[in-house]
Amino acid sequence: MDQYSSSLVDTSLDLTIGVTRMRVEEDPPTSALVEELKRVSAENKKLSEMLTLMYDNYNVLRKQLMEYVNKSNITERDQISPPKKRKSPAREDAFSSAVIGGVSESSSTDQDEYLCKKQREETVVKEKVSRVYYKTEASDTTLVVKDGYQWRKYGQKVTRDNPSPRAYFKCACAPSCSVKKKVQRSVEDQSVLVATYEGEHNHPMPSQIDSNNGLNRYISHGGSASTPAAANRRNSLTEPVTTVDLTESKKVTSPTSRIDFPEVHKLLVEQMASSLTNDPNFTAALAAAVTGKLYQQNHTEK
DNA sequence: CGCTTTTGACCTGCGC
DNA sequence: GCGCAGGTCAAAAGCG
Repeated sequence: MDQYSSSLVDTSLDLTIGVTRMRVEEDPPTSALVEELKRVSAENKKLSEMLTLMYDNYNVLRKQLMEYVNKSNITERDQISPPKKRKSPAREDAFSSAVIGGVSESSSTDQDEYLCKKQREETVVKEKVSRVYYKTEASDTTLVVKDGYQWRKYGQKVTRDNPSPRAYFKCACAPSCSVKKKVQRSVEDQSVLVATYEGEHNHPMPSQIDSNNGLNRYISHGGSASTPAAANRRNSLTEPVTTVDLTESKKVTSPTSRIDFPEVHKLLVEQMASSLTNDPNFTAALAAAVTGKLYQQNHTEK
């Protein structure tokens, strides 16, 4: 596949050679030693296959991420927002219009006052809007999403385009936090909850343990697809939505507890560490996580 | 008893 | 200006 896959092969070869060299330098091998060698070789081969499999999955996910980033960059510049029945454009596309800097979009002097007002609103509203899909049990009728934050429900409404009620939540972790969340079941798949987050939390997550608690999670940003399947379908047309199904990783059976050779373990860790650190997206995510952790520690110490 | 959830009323913005 | 639909408020109900 690429450099990583080839290096994995090298890993297994190096280990085999190391063992063989031991065999040559020592006294005539006993049958136990030969058996040990066979066992180690077999295990080494097995580990190599596991590593290759893991890396294939990693590359698939990486490729999906790169495609998503590329599409987001393109659509943020070029996307013409589809006609929506309601809402002003400033609010409707606050995220992307903030990137564009909507001032130059209109040159009408008659509307200067109106536009200035809109722009002021825009800077206040300039909130990050993200959409997260949560796979739940079909029998689960609640609109509760365990995302690690505490939410206070302040309203529920049945909307026109979806028979399922939409629940409105405000962040209850901090009084100053104005993040809102809308949760509604997907029209096409009732087992999928669509959570729309508006704004960004100005406080650390109160519970990182409960996040992703037993839920299969789909992630997308800035789009308006209603289900992962619909997102993928629409994605090919107009919408910049990419879904990531993290349940796919469950197919990889790589119990690290079974890796009992320190060299292999070390090499595995080094391989994964180097490949991950070479990925700028991972580096950014790691930096964000570390920053958040430090921030949390500082607050608990006070 | 206090907190959370529910739910009908009200507000606001947009299209006609 | 009116009607519609989404969003918010706040009193009532529910719950531990």
